[in-house]
Amino acid sequence: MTRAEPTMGELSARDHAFYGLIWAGTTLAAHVDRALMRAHELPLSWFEVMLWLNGQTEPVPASALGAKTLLSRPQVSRVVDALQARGLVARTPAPHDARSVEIALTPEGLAAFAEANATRRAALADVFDQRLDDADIDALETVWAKLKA
Amino acid sequence: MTRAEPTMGELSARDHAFYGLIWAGTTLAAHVDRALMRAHELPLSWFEVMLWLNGQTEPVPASALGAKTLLSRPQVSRVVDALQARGLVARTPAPHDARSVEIALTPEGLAAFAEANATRRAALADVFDQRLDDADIDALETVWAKLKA
DNA sequence: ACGACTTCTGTGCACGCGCACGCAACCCGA
DNA sequence: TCGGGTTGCGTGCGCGTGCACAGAAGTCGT
Repeated sequence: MTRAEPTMGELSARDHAFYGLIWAGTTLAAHVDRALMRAHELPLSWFEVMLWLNGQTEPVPASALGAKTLLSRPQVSRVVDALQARGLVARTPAPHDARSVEIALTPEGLAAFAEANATRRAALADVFDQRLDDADIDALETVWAKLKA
Repeated sequence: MTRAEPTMGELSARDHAFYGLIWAGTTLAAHVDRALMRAHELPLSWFEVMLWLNGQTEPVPASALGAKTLLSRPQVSRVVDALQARGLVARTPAPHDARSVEIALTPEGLAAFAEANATRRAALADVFDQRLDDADIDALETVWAKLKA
């Protein structure tokens, strides 16, 4: 029973947008992470690695995941360790570079990702579909594209 | 020198929006956090507490911060410890409830917040102003408002 | 007035994560 | 060929954070 209801002081529209982005991002991440954990004992960080591995036809060097993912390169190493321990990904030495390691989803990993992705879509639908229309989705995509540059 | 450039597999617009939100949120948070750390040795989590305290005229119970903030209640306790150690906030027992604690910015805390908020705005301008127009800002605000409900 | 249930706060514990570092392997100029 | 610089990967370490819990204090029914 909170007595006083704090509200942010007078802030500009840009300030609201900044805080809203961080709030929405972390809240969504937590929501999806819990859903994945409950359904498959699968942290969101593991899922993200599998997500990037999914679209690929050829194996991917670990450095590429470190660059594209939100995770740091060391963390990629540990996540791959865990996924490998569960047989979801395979580490293979790179053909012409003995220090590099190529990573690819195993068939089991591909199946696990398909299931996990389904639960992610479901968890996302709970929050997105009922509240955001196509215009909002488009706006989000364009904002993301502009920020990436 | 990454050889293979991984790209996400074919995903729907909603999937892109989901990933984009999380990416933008964490990236922005990291950017601002670094700026605050460099300039004032002030983590973003501390700043957020001060942000909520700023607009308030009356002291705020700790539970209210735990509810409104992205931090958990235990973490609020620790952050307030740190801020109190620097003399930026003051803990005072609540008038008619001995278990509750009311928190308020000290004059030093108010000044520190003003400076920190300025550097935040500057760090944000580096990323926002040059890339996003007013329509994008408005879109972000409406999306945030819809998701909060 | 007294006991059981709720509410508010702060702490032990474990986990995820990034930074700094070490090591192995490649590259390139002498 | 060989030595210095660079790149890629994995590990020790410390920090921030959330969960589960304990303790104090308020509330309400009897």
